Amino acid sequence: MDIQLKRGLLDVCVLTAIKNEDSYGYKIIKDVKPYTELSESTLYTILKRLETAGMLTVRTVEHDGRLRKYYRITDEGLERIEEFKKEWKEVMQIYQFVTKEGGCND
Amino acid sequence: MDIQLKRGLLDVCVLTAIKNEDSYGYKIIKDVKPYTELSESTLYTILKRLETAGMLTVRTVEHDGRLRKYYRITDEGLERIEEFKKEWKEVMQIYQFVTKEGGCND
DNA sequence: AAGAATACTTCGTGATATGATGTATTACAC
DNA sequence: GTGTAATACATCATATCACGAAGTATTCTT
Repeated sequence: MDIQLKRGLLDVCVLTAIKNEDSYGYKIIKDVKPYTELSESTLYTILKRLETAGMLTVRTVEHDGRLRKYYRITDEGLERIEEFKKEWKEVMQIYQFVTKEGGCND
Repeated sequence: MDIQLKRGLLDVCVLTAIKNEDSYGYKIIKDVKPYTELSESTLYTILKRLETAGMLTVRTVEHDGRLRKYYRITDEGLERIEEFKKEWKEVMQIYQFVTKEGGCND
């Protein structure tokens, strides 16, 4: 998919992936894969950004001798998803502008 | 609207505004305004980019002593709009992932 | 023993929306 | 007739962000 089109989608996508159950990097990538490709470098950048923004919290857990960082969504994170849904109406209006026949001369 | 969400929408928005009738900067801004805010600096950046990409052509016309640059869409530009429509299916899948209840544990 | 899978990190790069600022003309209100 | 808004386009610096590349380290599979 076009990179620009993904922007604004990825953040909420990641938040959705941890919404109902705490999750960690590798699992998030796999959960999101059916919907959109998400590289590790991209994901960890996003996770860091969301953490800084207070939309999720992190805790480190040892699992089979390996460290895993589990991410949990916060109230701000849930709110972010709701904001996204509200903004989607505007997005759909743009989409309809683009897809309707006639363009601007009507 | 969230800036990130607009990315990937603006280019096709501008192309749509000139799709059925050649147009110029100021008019494009007014035509697109009902759907999304678009500043001059942003628009002229986009127009330059689309021109470089061969998606539109420019011609300068004198109008009341002032110069106007009229933009006309090319076949590549029309194709760009079609590509956008195709990609929209993926966007909607992401949207449904975000809005469906249940998150990842199902 | 070797390679794939798991798991996270860091760095540099390119694309891009936007505010600020500038230039220049025309239309209009007072 | 003067000032202000509207028309019209241009440029620059900045901040945000997705991504590939490369790295570290462990476990599982064959």
